[in-house]
Amino acid sequence: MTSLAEENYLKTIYKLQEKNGAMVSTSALAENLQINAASVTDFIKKMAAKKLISYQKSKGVSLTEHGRLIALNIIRKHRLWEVWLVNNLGFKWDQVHEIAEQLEHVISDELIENLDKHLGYPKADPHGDLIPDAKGRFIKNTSKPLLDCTKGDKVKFTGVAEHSNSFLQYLTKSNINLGDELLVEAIEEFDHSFQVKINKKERKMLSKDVVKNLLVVML
Amino acid sequence: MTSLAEENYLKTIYKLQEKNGAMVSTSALAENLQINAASVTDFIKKMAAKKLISYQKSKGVSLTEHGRLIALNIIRKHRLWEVWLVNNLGFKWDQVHEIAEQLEHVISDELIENLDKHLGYPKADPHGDLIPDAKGRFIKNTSKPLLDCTKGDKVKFTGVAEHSNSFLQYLTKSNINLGDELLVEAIEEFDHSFQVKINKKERKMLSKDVVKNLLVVML
DNA sequence: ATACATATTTAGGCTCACCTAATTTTATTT
DNA sequence: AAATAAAATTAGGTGAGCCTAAATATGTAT
Repeated sequence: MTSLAEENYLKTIYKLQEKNGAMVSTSALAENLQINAASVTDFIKKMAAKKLISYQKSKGVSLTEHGRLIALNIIRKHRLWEVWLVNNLGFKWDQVHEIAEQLEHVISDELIENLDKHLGYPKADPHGDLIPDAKGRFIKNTSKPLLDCTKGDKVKFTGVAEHSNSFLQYLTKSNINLGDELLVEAIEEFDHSFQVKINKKERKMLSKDVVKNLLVVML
Repeated sequence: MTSLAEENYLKTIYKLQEKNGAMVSTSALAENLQINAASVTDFIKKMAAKKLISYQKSKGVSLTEHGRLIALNIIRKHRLWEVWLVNNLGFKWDQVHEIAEQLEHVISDELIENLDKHLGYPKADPHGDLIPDAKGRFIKNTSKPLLDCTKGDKVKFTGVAEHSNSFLQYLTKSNINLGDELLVEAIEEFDHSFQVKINKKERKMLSKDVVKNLLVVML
C-alpha cells in the first residue's frame, strides 16, 4: 500500500515536525532525505493526493492523521528492531541504526507483535527513545536535558537528544551508559559545563554540548 | 550492488537449476517469478552483461560462479531468518516463508553472522533444508525420500521435498514432525502407500504422494 | 519436409522515483 | 519600495523494471 519512498518521507516529516513544529519545508525534507528539492515537490504532491500529508504550496507539508499513524508504525518497528539488535544480537548502540532502517520496512503485523512479545514489550529503544504501541500511543515522557538541572540534582540518564555516532561513541568511551545515576556536583557559570558524579563513583566534567544532549529523569 | 530484482532472479534460477538441471528457460523463470516472459528476456540480458549469469539466446540461462555465490548467500539468509522466526518468535513452519522472503534482502554481513551465532549455527531450516555457510558451502546431505525405503527400515524424518502450506499443514495435523523416528511396517504394492510407526507409538497410513515428499535418513 | 504449436525475442510504451535547468514565489536587505 | 537572495515550483528528461503486441525461432506431429 505505502511504498518504501513514501514510508521514508512520512518518517522524515514526522521527525522534522517533532523537532521544528508543525510545518515542514521542501528544503528541509530534501536535505534530510538527500533528495533534490524539485523531486521532493513532485513527490509530496502525490502524497497529498493520497491524503498521507497536507500540502500548502510554497508553505510546506504536515502529516494527516492517517500519515501520522503510518509514520508511528514505522518508528515503532525501527525501535523494536534496535532493541533486538542490541539486547539479543550483541550490537552496540552506535551500530544499529542503518540495519534498523532496513528492517523497519518489513511488512508483517504478526511479526512485529511477536517481536514485541519476544522482547518483553520494551518501552524504549537502546537510545532511550520511547516505542509507540501498535496504535501509535506513547507512554508519558518525563525526561529533560541534564542542562536544565541545577546543582545537587540527582537524576537517572534515560536517553540522548543527539543520535550521531560520534556522540554515542563519546559516551561509551566515557563509560556513561543508559540507566546510570548522575549527581550534579557543580555547574561552571562561564561555559555551562557540569561536574557530575556517575553511579556514586567516577567524577566527570561534561561540556554544555554534552549536557544539553543527555536526557534525564529526576530521582 | 545487486538490486532486489536481481536477487530474486538469482535465487529463482538457483532453485530451478537444482530441480531441473543446468539450463533454466525464459518461460520457467517467468512462471516462477510471476513476470512476463518478454520482461524476463530483457532482464536476463542485463544480468548476463553483469556476469551474474550466462545466457544463450533462446536456450536459457545458468548461474556464473559469481551469481551462484550471491544466490547461496540469499538462501543462507532466508533459511537463517526462518530458523529465528520458528525457534525464537513462535511461528509455525508454514507461516515463515513470506516474512523470510522480505528479511533475506536486508544487507549486513555482520547482522547475518551475529544471527547465525545467536541461533547456535543451525545446519538446517525448519523444513530441513540445509543452510550454506558464509562461503556458500553445504554439509553433506544423506537424506532421501521415504518412498525409496523398504519394509523394516527405521529412519529419521529430516526434511520435506515439497514446501506448500497444504503439505506442511497436513503433516502438522497428522502430528508428524521433523526429527520423528519412522519405522516402515508395510508397503502396499498396489498404490505405494506406506504403513509406518511414528516414534514407536502411533501407526499411520501415508499415501505415495506423502512418502515421496518426506525426506529421511537411515537410523 | 511441411505445417502447426509453443517458446523466445524485438519493438515500443508505461510508471515510479529520481535528476538538471529554468522560472516563479517568498523573504531579506537596503 | 526596489533590489537581491533564497526557496519552491515547473518543465523536460533519465534509468529500472515492468507491460502488450508483433515478429521470429524452436520443437513436434504428420
